Amino acid sequence: MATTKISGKELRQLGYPEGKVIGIAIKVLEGKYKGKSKKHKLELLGSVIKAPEYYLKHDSLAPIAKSLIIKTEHNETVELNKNRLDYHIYGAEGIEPGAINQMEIAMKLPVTKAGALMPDAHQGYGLPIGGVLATDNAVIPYAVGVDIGCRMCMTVYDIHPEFLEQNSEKLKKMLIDNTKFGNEVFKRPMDHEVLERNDFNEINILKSLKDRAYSQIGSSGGGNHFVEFGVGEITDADNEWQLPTGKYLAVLSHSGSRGLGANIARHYTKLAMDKCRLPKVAQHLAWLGLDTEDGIEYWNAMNLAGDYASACHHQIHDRLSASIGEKPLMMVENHHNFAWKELDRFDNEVIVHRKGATPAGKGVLGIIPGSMTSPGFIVRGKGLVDSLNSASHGAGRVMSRRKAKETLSKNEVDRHLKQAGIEVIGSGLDEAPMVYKNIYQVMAHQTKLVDVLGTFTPRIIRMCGDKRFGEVD
DNA sequence: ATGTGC
Repeated sequence: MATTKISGKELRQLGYPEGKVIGIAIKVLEGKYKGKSKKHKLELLGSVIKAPEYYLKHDSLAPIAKSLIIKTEHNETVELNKNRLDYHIYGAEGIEPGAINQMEIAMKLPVTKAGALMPDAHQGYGLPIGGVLATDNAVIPYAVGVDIGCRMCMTVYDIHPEFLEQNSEKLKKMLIDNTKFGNEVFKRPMDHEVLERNDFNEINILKSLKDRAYSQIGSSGGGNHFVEFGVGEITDADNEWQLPTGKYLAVLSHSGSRGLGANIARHYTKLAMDKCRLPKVAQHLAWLGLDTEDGIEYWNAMNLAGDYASACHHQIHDRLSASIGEKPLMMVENHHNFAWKELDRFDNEVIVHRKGATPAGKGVLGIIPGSMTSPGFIVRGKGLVDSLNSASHGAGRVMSRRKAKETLSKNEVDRHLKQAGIEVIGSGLDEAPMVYKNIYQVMAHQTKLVDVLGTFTPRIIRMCGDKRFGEVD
């Protein structure tokens, strides 16, 4: 059914600036002009933004006009530096120009100290996905990303991978019973200490998010998130867990901080963009000073969302472990959308944002997933300073979600998956293997950044169905 | 990424 509702996106297209005015405009239009045609509403909004001063005393539209004018008065623009700082790009030939352009802009921020671009990079909001940015005493919500604490977690069992073939139906059912995707949640969510954290009472925005955090804990969400059974192979005899090299039954999960992190990101991004007005090309890179109340609040909320995301993974693996009836031999995990306080090459403290990048400090363990039909890699960081102690967070997309849905055929993708011997519950064409770069090429671009200890090859995958957001399987 | 909003 066609809707007459005005969206934030349409307002931005009309030139409405990011911030409160968009909310005010939607409220006014959907209140006083409810039921009017979309065309009529858009014409009104277009007139108001062209000459807000004429609408200051208008019966209904004055709040929009006022908000637009205040906006302009407070428009103290922070200038970008004329020259950008240098930074390393890994695998530049495989990275789209838009992503590199975004990184160049980030390297001109007055708070930027260093940066690096990973081989799986592609365009995002503000900082590209695969971008790493070190700043001085400032945190950029959009350089962390909207899914704060999005992360990987893998467990390995003392079970031969033959088990996968002998029990594939049982394992499928295990995934269906023990994981939740889309807007499905567990009827009886497990408790976790992260839900008892004081931040939920001390930070205003978190008070309203606690209930949903409670109900969503242990769930996986949508998009590229997954939980899968597969073959874990340990190839490095000198591995941290002293596991014999060889193949094991393994579980790999990818998900983040659900509604909690999304709402924290939304709130503080808006706040940053309101307070830190940058030229349009850089507007999404607005920062909050870590010596300000807002900045400290974001930092604490971000850390809470990170711990929450971690708790979700642990519950996913705990449930599956209970279902399998064995404790895992090892667990390896890492954030790839987050910011940390770290030391730079001069031993000064900097804020390192990794937006779709795996921490790869010396000896730091992580997982870099491939695609449904290609392996992920268990890695140990080499601590290369030029990479800002980072590596890619996956293969990286080569095809947009929209293009995938328009150009790929379900039959073709299904055939490809079948040939590879992969079983998939849920998912959609936008997550098909061919939308991702070749993971072997991506890994080849980062041999200086990480050592490989082993691999994970997917076999039974569960993701969110793509019929419509929230509809599962 | 996310009850696609404000």
